Amino acid sequence: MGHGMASRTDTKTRILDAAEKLFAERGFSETSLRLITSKAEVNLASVNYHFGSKKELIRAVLARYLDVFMPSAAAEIQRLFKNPELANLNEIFSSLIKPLLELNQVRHGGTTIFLQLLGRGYIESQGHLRWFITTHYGQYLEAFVRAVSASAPHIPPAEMFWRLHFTLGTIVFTMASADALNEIAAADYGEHNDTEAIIRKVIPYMAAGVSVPILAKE
Amino acid sequence: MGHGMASRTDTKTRILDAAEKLFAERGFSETSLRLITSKAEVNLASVNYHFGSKKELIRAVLARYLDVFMPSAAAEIQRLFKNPELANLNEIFSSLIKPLLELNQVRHGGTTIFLQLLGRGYIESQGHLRWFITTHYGQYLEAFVRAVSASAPHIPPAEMFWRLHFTLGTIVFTMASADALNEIAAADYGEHNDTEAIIRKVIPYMAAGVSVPILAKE
DNA sequence: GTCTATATATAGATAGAC
DNA sequence: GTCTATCTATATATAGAC
Repeated sequence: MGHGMASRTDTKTRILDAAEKLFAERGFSETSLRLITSKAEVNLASVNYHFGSKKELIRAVLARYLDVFMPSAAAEIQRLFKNPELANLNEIFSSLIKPLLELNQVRHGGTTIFLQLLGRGYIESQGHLRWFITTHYGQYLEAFVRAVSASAPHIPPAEMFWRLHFTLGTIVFTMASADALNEIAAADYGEHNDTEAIIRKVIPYMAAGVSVPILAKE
Repeated sequence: MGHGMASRTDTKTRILDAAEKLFAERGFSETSLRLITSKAEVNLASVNYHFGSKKELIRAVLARYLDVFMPSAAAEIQRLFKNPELANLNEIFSSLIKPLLELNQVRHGGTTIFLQLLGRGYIESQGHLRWFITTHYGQYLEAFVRAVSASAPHIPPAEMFWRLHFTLGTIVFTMASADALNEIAAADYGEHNDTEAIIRKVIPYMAAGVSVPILAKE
């Protein structure tokens, strides 16, 4: 940006890198600016200089992932629907695997961090992150909902609304607990799953749940 | 308790009643003792006198529900398996509806509060509530896992471990977001769902996901 | 058991020198 | 842009009178 030094990462980037890791692990309110700046090895005041407030830092952290993931996911969905035969739900959900795993190339552990941040954002913040996501990325979300609805036409829109939030809860909670669950699975069953393996386990579960026929009233 | 007055609820109970509501709505760390004691109309210092610390208050709030719910749920499961024919997954999950809704008789809105607290407990606290629950109520959890496994014998134990945690995530995230989701559903679809309606929506989703056959590797 | 007053810690944010 | 020092608010927790 006009200076000749590149021996150390940008302060702004250092803050984002440290913040996203801590936010994903501990949650937003449990992570202080002091902890972030000490991990990032930058001055406390620099957060306010670069981002204005903690709230805006949180949004910046999320935006850095959403700006990569959303267009990539939308492209995959679109590519899937170029094909004349209707995609099934497993295929639609599976088409998100590539965009999700690409986040691991953007940053180490990016996939897990992103999904954890998403979960924290929906649960922890009293609506302001939900608002931020739906207003800034609403077009992508709508396209995804349309694709899912088209491949499960027997589910009415209101029911689909609930089921898609069920899937959000499923994936987000799973990733938030992934480390703990992996430890237990290794100890009890000798299994060693990476993020991709867990995602591939959860997709059939979600696809089956979303498309299950609605029961007649008893 | 040796005094003749009963014109007003026990201070300890007033604290628990106010705390559980605020914890469920806002989360643990977003709820200060000052807010709790002012809603409960008791003195700030009384929390420490009666519970020792905020952390112990949180456990007391959860225990008051778990002590009612867990034995009741276990009895329902046992009753279901007295019947010779094998129960299906929908029946097993549905057998939890009665114990859950009974919590509404214990306290107004008890079912929602309990499920929200459970969700907050698993997501927000860094493992110490998870530990509290599994060590104090582990026998009930194991009985439930055995019942589910028996009715889905085509799912190996390691896979069932993952799927039951998927269901935990599904229900827990849904309830933690229930108020926000209900608002959206009301605005967008004119739906007004109470807690029971949401529970009845989520059960087929979870049952389908848990029992879906494992796909052959592609 | 309940109160006031306060100790103690930590949070986010900012002013102003460099 | 980065630093030190500090403001202001709020948190949990406790000491000690009643």
